[in-house]
This record gives sequence, structure tokens and C-alpha cells, in this order.
Amino acid sequence: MTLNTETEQKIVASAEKLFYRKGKAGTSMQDIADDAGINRTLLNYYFRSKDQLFEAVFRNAMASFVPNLAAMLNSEMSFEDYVPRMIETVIDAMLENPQIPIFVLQELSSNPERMPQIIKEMGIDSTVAERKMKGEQWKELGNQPDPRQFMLNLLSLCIFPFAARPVVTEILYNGDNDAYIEAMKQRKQLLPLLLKKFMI
Amino acid sequence: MTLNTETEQKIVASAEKLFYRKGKAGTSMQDIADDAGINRTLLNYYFRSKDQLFEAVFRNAMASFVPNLAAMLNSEMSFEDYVPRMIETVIDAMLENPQIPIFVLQELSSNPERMPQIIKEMGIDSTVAERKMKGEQWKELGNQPDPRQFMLNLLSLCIFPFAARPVVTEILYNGDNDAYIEAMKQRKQLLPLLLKKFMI
DNA sequence: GTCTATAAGGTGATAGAC
DNA sequence: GTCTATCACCTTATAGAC
Repeated sequence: MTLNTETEQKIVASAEKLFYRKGKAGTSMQDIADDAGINRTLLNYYFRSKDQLFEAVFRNAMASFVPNLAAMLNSEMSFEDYVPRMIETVIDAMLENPQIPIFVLQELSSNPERMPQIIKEMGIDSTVAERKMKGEQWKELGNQPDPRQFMLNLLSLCIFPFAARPVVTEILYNGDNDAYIEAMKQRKQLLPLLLKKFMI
Repeated sequence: MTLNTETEQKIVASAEKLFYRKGKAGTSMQDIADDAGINRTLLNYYFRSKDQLFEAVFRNAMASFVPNLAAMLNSEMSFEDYVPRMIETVIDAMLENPQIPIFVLQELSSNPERMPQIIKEMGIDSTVAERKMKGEQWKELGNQPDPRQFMLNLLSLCIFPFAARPVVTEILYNGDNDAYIEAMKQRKQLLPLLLKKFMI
């Protein structure tokens, strides 16, 4: 997404903010225009329709973490390097934009029929992780868990605490946001240790 | 929520189905009436407003798993009994109604200010889990992890695979729904084993 | 309880002036 | 590029007949 004019940037910034929080149907073009401080018809001038504006935001959200994962998946690292770096990449991405996971999951949950095309476009190959786990660099760790369950555990442990942020902050950290953030940062060290135990 | 008439039941059933999938803003009263096969004004007759109908559905969704967890939390079981049963309870609840986690998380993410009141109403006490983990029944397991991180890991591993259902099914199981369900059932046995390793 | 008719307002989108 | 005016449509909600 190349953003030419200043107006265009303001539109996308406001659209992201509101779509992330209230979803597509919960956000009107007027809401976005008001937030950006511009006339509503300019949204149509730049993006032609609400659908196209939303699509731009959605693709942007996906693109903010998929390429990182893809690059990581295709590398030739051992478990010791691979898992910690992958976890750090994912958690850092979430720390920067905590609303993205729930936004993406909600959209894909509403429109699961979009999945096949998205996978195609993003160039995701699920068998990479599977082949990697059967590779030589991982053998030394001993017990080989089901690669899909392992992958699912890794993603669950990384992403869920952000998708459930308000609940986690309020229930486990008594509403203390700083304590929540600190706990998320600690997980960058904690999760590799735990996942390694899955292999033993 | 006591459902008196047949019409009332049809309304709630359709409202749940549509709110779960498309959210509050993405579902119109007309959509619900059409799905239930009744006149639209009857929704207002029975629930007065869209807000009140949504609230009924939302509280119902929360109530479908919170009491189970609360009862479990307050019991005096050892790790060996407690964790597996809690996992089974949560996963079984999700298997029965897979859309609830993303529905609830999206609503709370849109309106985090609702959290304090919800916690109060539901009678959730986060310190119960913490005290439990420091209790005698858990000591024998050796290393004591941070109770909050342990709780977060448990919930992540149980809930995320359902919140991310379309992604998981498509990417990890090539769109094979039966394989996905089978994997979720396996996790009832798998997760207790993994979580026990967190204590060693 | 269930319907029709209607109200008042918001929605996305476009035509056309500047 | 940016604005005003306007379009047809959809939204929630209610009044009143039966």
C-alpha cells in the first residue's frame, strides 16, 4: 500500500484505528472522516468504496506479520535459534499493534470462505514447518511431537494473550496495563523454555 | 435467561447464530427476523431494543462457560485432577459452541470498559487460582511457575485454537474439518501432559 | 401477540460547482 | 482535490388496527 498524499495517510490511519476497534460494520465512513478531520466524500474519492478501503486496511494488517513468519519459516535454523526468534518476532509485532490479532481473527471468522485465497496470496506453505520439524537440526532434541499440534501451541501461547488483552489485563493483572505489558515481554524468554520442554 | 414463548426462543436462537458470526453492528433486526421466520416488530415487542436483545445474547454466551470455570476454581482438587478436568470442561464447551470465544473477545475488545462490571457480575476472583497454585496439593510437583503466566498458558492453549478456527483448519489441516475436530479432541489428553511439564 | 403503516434518521455513493 | 447537494436505500423504533 503506497500512500501518496497526506490526506490519504490520514484516512488510512483513522480507518485502521476504527476498523481495528469496532470492525467493518461497526464503523461508518462518516466516523472515519470525522476522526481524520476531513470531508466524507474524500474517502470515496481516494478509495472509491468502503469495501475497498476496508480491504486495504485488512491486507495491511495481514502483511504486517505474515512476511516475518514466512521468512522465518524458510530459514535453515536449528530449534535453539528458530523458536526463540520466531516467538520474539511474533510478540514484538503484537506489542506494536495489539489489536491486529482480534481484528484479523474476527474478519476471518465472519468470512471463512476468504481463507483459501488469502493463503494463496500470502504464499503460506504449512508443510514448511512440518518438514522443518523432521529435519536434522531438530532431531537432537529427542521426542518429536506432532508438528501441527506443536505449531498450534506455539501460536496459541504467542497470540492469545493479545487477542484476550482486556480480559487478561483486568482479571490477571487487576487492570494494571504496565504489569500486563511487562508480563508479555517476559514471555519472550519464558515461551522458548516451555516449548523446549514439549520436545523432552 | 428464561425463554417463555416459542417465538421468543426462535428469536434468541437466530440472534445468537447471527451475532456470533457477524457481530452486533453486522447484524440487523431484519436479518434476525428473517432467519427466525417472524415479523420484525416482534423483536421489539419481546426485547424492546436491539441493545437489549444483544445484551441477552452476550450474557448468555458468557454464562455458558464462566460458571463451569468458577466451580472448578473453587474446588479442592490436586493438580492431577484439577488441570485435566478444567481443560476438558473448557474444550468441551468450545466444541459445542466454537464461535463463542471470538464473539466474546471481539465484544470485550471493542468495549474494554465493560470488563470491571462483568467481573463483578460474574463473581470472578482471579486470586483463587493463585492461592490454589500455592496450596499443598500442588507443591509435590516441584518447580512453581508464575501462577498468572501458568493460567494464561492454560487458557491460551485451550481457547486460541477455537478463536482461530478458520485459519487453523485451512493452514494446518488443509481445510479438513473432521481432522480439525479430531485434533481438538486429542488436545484434551495432550494439554495436561504439556502443562505438567511446565512444573518440572 | 401479531400485524401494517409510518416516522425520523443514518448509510454509502455520486454529480457537479469551484 | 475538495467541497455542497442530493440520491435511493436501509436502519431502529413505535403507534395503532385486529
